Amino acid sequence: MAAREQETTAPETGLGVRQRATWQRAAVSAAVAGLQEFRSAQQVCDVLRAEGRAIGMSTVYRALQAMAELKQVDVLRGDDGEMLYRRCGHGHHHHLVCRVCGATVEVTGEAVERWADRVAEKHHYTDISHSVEIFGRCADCAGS
Amino acid sequence: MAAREQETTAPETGLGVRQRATWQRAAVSAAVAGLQEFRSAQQVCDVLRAEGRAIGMSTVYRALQAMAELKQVDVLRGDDGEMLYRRCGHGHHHHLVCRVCGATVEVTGEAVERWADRVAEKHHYTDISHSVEIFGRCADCAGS
DNA sequence: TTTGGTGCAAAACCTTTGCATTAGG
DNA sequence: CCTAATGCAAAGGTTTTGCACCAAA
Repeated sequence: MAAREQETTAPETGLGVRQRATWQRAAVSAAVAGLQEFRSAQQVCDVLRAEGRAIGMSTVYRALQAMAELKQVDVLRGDDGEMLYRRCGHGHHHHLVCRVCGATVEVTGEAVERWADRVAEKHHYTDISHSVEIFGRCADCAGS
Repeated sequence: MAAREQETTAPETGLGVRQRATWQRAAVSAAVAGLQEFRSAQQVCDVLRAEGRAIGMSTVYRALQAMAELKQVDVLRGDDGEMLYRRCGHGHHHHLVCRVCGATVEVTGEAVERWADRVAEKHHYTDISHSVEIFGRCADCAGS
């Protein structure tokens, strides 16, 4: 929760200057890059292990955390409270998630951002963040 | 997650027909009724115990769960994933929550509702619901 | 009496951390 | 070499569950 002491990040590589490149980080990064849906750390770990890459849970968690801090992945809290990760689009956005199959559309909403800021300001709240997710049933899952 | 086999609810009392009235449920209900902020099950439990009512955590959890199902309380997931409860306001609304002290303001946002509907429609998602919460630091907690 | 409720402790989960070991630079 | 990164296991925290006992109806 506390702000990192020093953000020594090299934007081009996405790696912190003092960070080392390991195959584990690359593997997690690759796994996430291919994601179309939000997946848990556990699932990411399972996928990698299924591919034969023996990797520890803690490493996966640490890698995902790092990527989240570098804004390379989106983090979402599922209904059951577990953290879900997905490759990140550019800029600030929200999600339209199919509650049946998990298919996700990234959406932006100027209007919402402004509304949130306005509401917060009106009530003298500072240091604002907001979570906006829309859940529904996508066209493919309409019939189920 | 599965739908209840039979919703045998008596609206006037808010108690299911086959549910028994215990002082524990009443206590939890009373505690929540007085809440202005979102509180965790743990906190609700602490309050009751401080009042001298020795009550078990599981009972508090079960009572809150039941109340949530009957829509007598709002349930929210904090940033850290823990469940937070608060008495329920009337009608559809969202929350502006202080992440330090939990002080909550209920807010409505026509703009957001319409935006969500529009976005969903555009991507052919149906059966829409959305979760919109704004977190920040309230005026009283601004300095911490 | 019947049967849902309670409460304890244990289990189930998810996530983080401590620490010895490995390996990137 | 130096030290960040790894991986295991253990700790932490929240929520759920099994089960014997209690009490509302």
